[in-house]
Amino acid sequence: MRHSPTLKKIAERLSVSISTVSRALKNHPDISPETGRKVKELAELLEYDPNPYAVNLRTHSSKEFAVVVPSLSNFFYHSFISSIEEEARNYGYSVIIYRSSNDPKIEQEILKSCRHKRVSGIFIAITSETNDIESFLKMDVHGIPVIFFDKVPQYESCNKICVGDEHAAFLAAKEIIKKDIPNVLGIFGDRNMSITKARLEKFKAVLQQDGQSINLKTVHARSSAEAEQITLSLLPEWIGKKFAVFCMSDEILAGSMKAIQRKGLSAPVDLGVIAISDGMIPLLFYPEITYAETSGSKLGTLAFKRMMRCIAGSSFAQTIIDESKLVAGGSI
Amino acid sequence: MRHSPTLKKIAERLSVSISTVSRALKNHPDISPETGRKVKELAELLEYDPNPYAVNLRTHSSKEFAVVVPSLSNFFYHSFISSIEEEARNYGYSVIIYRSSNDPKIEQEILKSCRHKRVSGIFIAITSETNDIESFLKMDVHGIPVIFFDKVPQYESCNKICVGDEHAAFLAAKEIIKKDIPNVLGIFGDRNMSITKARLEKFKAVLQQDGQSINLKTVHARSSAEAEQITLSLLPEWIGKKFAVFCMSDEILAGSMKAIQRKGLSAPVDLGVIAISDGMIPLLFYPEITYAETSGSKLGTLAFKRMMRCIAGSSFAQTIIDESKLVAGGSI
DNA sequence: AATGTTTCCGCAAACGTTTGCGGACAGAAG
DNA sequence: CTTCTGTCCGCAAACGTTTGCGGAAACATT
Repeated sequence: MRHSPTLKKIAERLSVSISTVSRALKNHPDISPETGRKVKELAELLEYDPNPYAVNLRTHSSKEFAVVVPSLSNFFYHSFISSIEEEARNYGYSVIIYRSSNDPKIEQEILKSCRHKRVSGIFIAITSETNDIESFLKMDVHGIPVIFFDKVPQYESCNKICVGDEHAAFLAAKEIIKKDIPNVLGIFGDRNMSITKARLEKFKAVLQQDGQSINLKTVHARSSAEAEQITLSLLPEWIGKKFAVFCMSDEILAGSMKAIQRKGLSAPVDLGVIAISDGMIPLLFYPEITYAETSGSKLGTLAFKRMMRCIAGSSFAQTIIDESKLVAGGSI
Repeated sequence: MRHSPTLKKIAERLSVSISTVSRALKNHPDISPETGRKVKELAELLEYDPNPYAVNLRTHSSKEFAVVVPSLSNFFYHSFISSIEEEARNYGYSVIIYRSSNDPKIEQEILKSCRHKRVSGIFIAITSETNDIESFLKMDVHGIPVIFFDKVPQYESCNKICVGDEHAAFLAAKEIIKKDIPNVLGIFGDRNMSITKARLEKFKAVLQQDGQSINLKTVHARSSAEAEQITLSLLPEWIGKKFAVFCMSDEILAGSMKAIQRKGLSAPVDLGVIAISDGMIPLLFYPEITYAETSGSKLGTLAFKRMMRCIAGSSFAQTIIDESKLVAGGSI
């Protein structure tokens, strides 16, 4: 159980005071170049690194961000986290990742832990059952900025970074119109989710406005399995017609694709397939599925910029919405 | 920027000393029941929580574990982390997740950060390019136990928890023999990875021993895309024969399935498909792919148990290998 | 009454940093 | 020779805990 080098040890070996060492290490103007050099050399040699606990105790600032997500098995969050990490590294911050398991109670515990640790900031995708927005707002009182992303609360006066649900739905609908497909089966998620509403409404609106003659049927599924069942039961009535299936999310897409394979159909000849996706699942099939991308990494850089603003003192809340882009596979 | 309650504040309001409060809060026998009650009541009221930085500075112990993985977009790691978290919670530990991005340099930085934070223990799946095992062993000097899992170093004298590569390969091979399939295309990963060697050798051995008449061809792919290419180029010569494709991992499976779909083939009629997998990808297809499961959650509980032993003082290194189980889809 | 034993509590040091303040010394200006 | 302005550095307090030690009071024993 060896001991890490401390300011004290360096000071003793150099016969200077602790404060001198401390200052030398951060290039304080009070320190002569000569002393500065010597200190930094020894520190390098000894592999000195400040004890973060002591620093925090003293300064009340931990150079670390927390990212809180409901689940890790999600390509979108993964790419979001990646970009946050990369940016953070450049600014000398580290990031720790928390997983709420979509449980508001665990989410609260994590929040408490963040408070005690005095993290410099929190990026959070809230639980689908989170309704106590109160505790998040309280973080501000403690001087900890909170940036919501992806799954954000309804409450207006907070910082939110969201994917452009409307825009993604718009792109998908436009693509369908462009391909001149007369019949569309739209499979959406849980009716209660705001994300579902946004995507559904826009999708419907575009199709009705720009493609008047298009026949659209929409259904809702709350899970991958349910999406599979629904698709399976609906598919027979469409076979033979020229039609496309639109899947609102990766989860839905996974289920629907299973049904489509099961029926022995294959895109783009028997039907068209198009989705809104984070970009992982569509690549697993041949042809790859055409999708409107909700980019986690782009959202990440946007969120990070906003965070840095908050830390710099900008207190006014803002909602940023990221645009989507269409990635053409060969499925439609 | 409000202030958290401290021992001092409680002490002042109760006109006792700080030490009395500290001891009362942890039921020290020196404290009278009367005083203890009062202190605990006020602490509850004020929502007191010890400042973890001060505690650590004093005691040199943080009740938190670190889990380090190359990537988060991996169902196996995901389930591993879940089970570690669940166990940890029961013991009053929290866990922080680090992501090395499969970069040994970042891995080193993470390790350093863990050292400074004096985490109570580290669970790590090393980078595929990690060869400097030295720094991991040094953690022991600092009193931080390290448990390797999944991707483990060759070095013997350390704690390793691995999936049963041999056993999984064995199960897959046995299944092929049982189904009486005469021709097998085995697609494996990078030749240099120990995991590849273990799976390849066992797979080959079982097939040769128990299924003498089986014709086995093995190839190697270093990525999903490469697996797709190889499969694509090889498939024509097998069509018509009764054969099966064995994929060593999820990554390979993803690539191969794309090629198979591209050729318009479908399991189990045109060919058989079987894999070693963490259980996510196989469920995306219809029929679901039959696979030998490498269970992250089981590995997690095993790793955690080992960790608790280490913390309790057991210093002797041990390698634990988890057995696999066959999950039948309908692909073979 | 003197001594021993409990019970309960406070003092103070320590963990490793940061930082305001003041002091020693040098050279410059008068 | 005094005074002044820098330059460079050290003292000491503070952050919030934990814990060994010692001490006061109360009570029990000779």
